[in-house]
Amino acid sequence: MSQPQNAISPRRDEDFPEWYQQVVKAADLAENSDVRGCMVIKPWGYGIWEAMQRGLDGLFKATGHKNAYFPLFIPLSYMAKEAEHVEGFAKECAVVTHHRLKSDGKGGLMPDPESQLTEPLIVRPTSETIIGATYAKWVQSYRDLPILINQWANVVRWEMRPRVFLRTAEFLWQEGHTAHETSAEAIGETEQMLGVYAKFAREWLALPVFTGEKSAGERFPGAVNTLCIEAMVQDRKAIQAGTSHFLGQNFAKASGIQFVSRENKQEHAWTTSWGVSTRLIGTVIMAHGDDDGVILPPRVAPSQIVIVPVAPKPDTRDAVFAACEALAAKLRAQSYGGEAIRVELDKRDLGGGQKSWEWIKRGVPVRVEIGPRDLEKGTLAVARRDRGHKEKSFPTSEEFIAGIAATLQEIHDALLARATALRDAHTVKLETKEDFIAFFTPKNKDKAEIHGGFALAHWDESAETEAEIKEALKVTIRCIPFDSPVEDGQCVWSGRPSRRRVLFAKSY
RNA sequence: CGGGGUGUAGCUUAGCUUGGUAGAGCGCCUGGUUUGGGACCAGGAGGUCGUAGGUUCAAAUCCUAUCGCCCCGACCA
Repeated sequence: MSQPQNAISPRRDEDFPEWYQQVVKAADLAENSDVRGCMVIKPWGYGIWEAMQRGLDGLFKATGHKNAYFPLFIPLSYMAKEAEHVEGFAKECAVVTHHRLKSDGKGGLMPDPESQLTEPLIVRPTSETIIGATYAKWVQSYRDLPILINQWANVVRWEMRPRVFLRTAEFLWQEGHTAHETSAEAIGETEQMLGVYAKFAREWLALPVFTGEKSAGERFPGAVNTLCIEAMVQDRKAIQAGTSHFLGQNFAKASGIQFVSRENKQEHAWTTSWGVSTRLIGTVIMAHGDDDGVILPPRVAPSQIVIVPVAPKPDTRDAVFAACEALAAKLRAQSYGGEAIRVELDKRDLGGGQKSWEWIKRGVPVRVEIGPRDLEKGTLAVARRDRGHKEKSFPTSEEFIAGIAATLQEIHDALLARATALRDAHTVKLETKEDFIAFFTPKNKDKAEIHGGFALAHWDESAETEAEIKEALKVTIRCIPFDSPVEDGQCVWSGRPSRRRVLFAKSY
């Protein structure tokens, strides 16, 4: 009874990073494991990932891609084939050096020195090299191209500062790897897949994103060009939600992907790679969550509707449960977003308030309560997660079922509108260095506070300026937006001439 | 890898300065009353105090070593 007003403490405006961790815990999404930097994804969190996988996989298939699977281990020498790639990943690779254990004589185990591998294996941080080596064997002729393959996999990057879903040593993702006959075709593929990601962000995750290309300094190691989608979360920082790389012929040359062209000449293929990860779950939490926990966009909610029976007395319990089962069955026969509606019936013997709060914290889009009084009146008590937790409507069962798909779409639209409003309110055009510095400097130095946002400002295209800004303000160029028009201006930092605005922000 | 901090029950922690049988809250289990917005009462289980050594009649407490974790840096497609 002496509970605070909000389910999550601290609130977002008090301490956003701590709020995030508390939400992950309260929503039962994931927890830190005994393995450093590695998380356990719990059923509710994994359910979100499964829904994301279904959505993305459908979009990949619709654009002509097929799934395959490549090895977790990569021979050390493969990594060395592409110089920039080595530079980018060498410092965070897990390395396998032995294949057998033996007793250490003290009750423990140790790698058997006799079993040392002649060539160490690294655990994949990304699979360009192993897939490139494989494609080299598959491709002989221009007739073997394009290769359009995706894999769902886990990867390992030994990060120094892990954070659940946002940056973990091991994470789940998909990586698409394609090989093409021409540069233009590969560039088209890179752009197409970025478009798929932007569509997915908007239509599944209710996230508006900026699309654009990375500056040279922020590019994927080994890429000719890196395209990205950037989302704003509620502390106004940017998060890279997906990337699509045009790799030119760099990896084809490193891996020997060669083919005989239509002109009967030996040529190297043009390759791309593109990926999104479980980081998307963290992005959704931070973009849509409130001080009561997660708010899930309906299309990625493991359960879209939860029915909570209110059955205090044994004599009405059977009737209430029967009504709940009947409603659940009818709802499951409905569909939303091309899938059967997902309904959970919470029959646990717990207080109604406790159950309701659990589902609020987990972010279920729609909650339905059915009790003896509803049976008498033929109505339901319905609450939406995008509205206040006390706000309920009381439709009849028929009305509710008939309108459920529209209701879920309304919730999606409301989340998208809210996220768009937040992003637009904190995306500003800046002209002067003073304004730029002020925008990215918290008012109160002693206490962390939410500040800044996205700044569209002119940049002189020099790596020096980019580095200076990063050093001074921890602000980076998130992308050069596709829709940024060519216009004359002066670099917000150096004052030198500039041709277009780029997107600056602090990032995760 | 540098600087600082910290390890006591599933979780949060008190006790450590000044050595003397390990305490609480939450959670969990049982029974009862409850359940329409985070319940209450009664009872119960659960700890070789991170690990190894040392000092001492006696160590959670003092000393040494070691391991883990957290924060700040560095690093981070």
